[in-house]
Amino acid sequence: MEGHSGWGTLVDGWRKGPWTAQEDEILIEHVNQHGEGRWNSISKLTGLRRSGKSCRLRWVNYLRPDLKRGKITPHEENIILELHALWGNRWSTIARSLPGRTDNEIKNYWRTHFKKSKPSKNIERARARFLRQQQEQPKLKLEEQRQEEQQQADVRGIMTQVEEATLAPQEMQEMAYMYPLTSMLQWGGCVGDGSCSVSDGSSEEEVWGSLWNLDDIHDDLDGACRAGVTLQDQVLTFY
DNA sequence: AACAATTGCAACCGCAAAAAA
DNA sequence: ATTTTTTGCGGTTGCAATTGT
Repeated sequence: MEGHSGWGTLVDGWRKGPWTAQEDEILIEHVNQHGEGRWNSISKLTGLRRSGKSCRLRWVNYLRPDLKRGKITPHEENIILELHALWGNRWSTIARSLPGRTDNEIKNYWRTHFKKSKPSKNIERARARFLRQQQEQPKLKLEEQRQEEQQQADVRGIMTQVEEATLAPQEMQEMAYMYPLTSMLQWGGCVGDGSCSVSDGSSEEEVWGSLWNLDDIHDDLDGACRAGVTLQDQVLTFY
C-alpha cells in the first residue's frame, strides 16, 4: 500500500486515523442532539475535522450506546457460523441477528478465527473429490438438474422464514450449491430429502462445501444438530 | 531480555445503491 | 429524467498488544 501519509494529520482538510476523546465527545454530543444521519453536515455544524464517512463509521462501530462490549460468546459464535454458511460474507445482514454487534466486529471475528483454519484431511479428501467431479461432469444431467431445482425450492422454504432475506434467484442457486449443510439443518422441521443425517459421522464429506474451512467447529454444529437445536431457536433467544 | 511472529481491532478505501436536488 | 450527494457495505490495511522463540 502507499502508506497512510496523512495518518493523524490533515489530508484535504480532513483528519484521519484514531479518534481522540475530544472528537468522540463532539460526535456523541452532536448525535444526541440531532440524531443519526446527515453525517456530511457534522463537520460544518461542529467544526469536527472528520469526513461524514468517518463520523458514521466511528458512531456505528464504536460510539453507539447500544453496542455490546466484550467478547463474542460461544452462542453468538454459533450464530455467526451458521448465518455465514447461509449468507456468506453478508456481514451487515448477519449483524442484524446479533443485537449490539457490528458488521465490522463480526467480520473481524470471522477473519481472525475461521478464515485461515486449515481443512481436516477428511474434508480435504472430499474437497478434492468434489473438484474432480466438477471437472468430469461439467454439465448436469437432467435428473441432477431436477434435484437441484428441488434443492432450490427447499432453500426457498428456509429463506422465507429468515427475516428480510432477499436473495436473487442466482444467489439461491449459489447457496444451494455452496452450502448443502444449511439445507440439511433443521429449521422448524426437516428440509432437503428429509434424512437430516448431519449427526452421522460419514456426512462430513458430503457437506464440505460449507465446512471445509470450518472444521474446527464441526463438533459444535454436529452437537447442536443432534440436540435438535435450530438456528431459529438460537436467534430467537435474543428477542 | 530481546527480537520476531501472530493476533485483534479500529479505521481506511472503493464501489454501488439510495436519496436528494 | 438526470445528475449530484449521501449512505451503507465489504474488503483491506496499519498498528498496538500479545505470544512464541
